[in-house]
Amino acid sequence: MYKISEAAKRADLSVKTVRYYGDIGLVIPAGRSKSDYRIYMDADVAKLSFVGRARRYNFSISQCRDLLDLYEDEQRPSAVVKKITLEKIAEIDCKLRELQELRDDLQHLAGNCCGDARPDCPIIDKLATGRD
Amino acid sequence: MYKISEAAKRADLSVKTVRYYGDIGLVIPAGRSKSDYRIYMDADVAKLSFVGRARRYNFSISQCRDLLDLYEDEQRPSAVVKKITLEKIAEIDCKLRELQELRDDLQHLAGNCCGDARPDCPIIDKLATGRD
DNA sequence: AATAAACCCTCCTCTTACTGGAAGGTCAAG
DNA sequence: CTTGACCTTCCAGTAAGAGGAGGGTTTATT
Repeated sequence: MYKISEAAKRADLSVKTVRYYGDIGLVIPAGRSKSDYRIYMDADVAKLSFVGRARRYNFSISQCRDLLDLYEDEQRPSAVVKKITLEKIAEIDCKLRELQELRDDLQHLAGNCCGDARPDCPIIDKLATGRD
Repeated sequence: MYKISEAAKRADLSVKTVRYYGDIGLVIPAGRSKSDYRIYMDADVAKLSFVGRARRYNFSISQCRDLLDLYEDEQRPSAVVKKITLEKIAEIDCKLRELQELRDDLQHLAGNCCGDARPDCPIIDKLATGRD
């Protein structure tokens, strides 16, 4: 039985975040003390850690909710979990391609800019006209 | 002299976005008609397009503000523009590395998950314990 | 001239996933 | 008995708009 700051520390989350997860019904504390303090049990801390890791893996809160349901369902088919994971990978791949393209474009622009005291700037020109 | 929807079309932005850019003082319309419609001149449309391109290059509104100042300053040293661009590239690189790492981790997990009807799931296990 | 469609306006709420802060209650130590 | 470290709720703000309500204007067509 932990109060919020101890639970947060064990789950490697901030107190604010833990409180927030309770508010949105993601990880609800097991109970309240007589002075209305949130009380977390080990199982709650485990869920908080679980969500923390999933968040670090870039899963959204909504996806964490799904994963948490699967985590709690002893009968879940692993296929469902795998599917969610593959979708997330595809999502990340998409973002990666997008960023890579941006990076290359910017790199190209920066490479053409002499970067000295003169006002002449191909980067600004590109932004202004859309043409190199 | 264009009304907002024409200006938005020419700048390839939504009307909402153009209005928003006015609200936050990024691109303020040249004036208002007698019936209080926003009036944009060609120079305003050029600025809107400029910002639109910069946004597509992943620059934040605040960075767009800086770039727009440079765009309007005929005396700007190209070095300043280049510096901002290189910083943005570094920022994107950082994001790329982060996403790549996530992707690889998820890929590894998915590869170890048989993805069938059995409840056995290394992905959930990893999220639950932090260990493979 | 009347009307309908297409614009335009302002203001309000919603989104994501929290973070920060104010005002106030609780608990253990000195 | 007070100090400090907790805890509580509630409110505001973040980025960059999107969506919509309610109401005025313009333009084209009848």
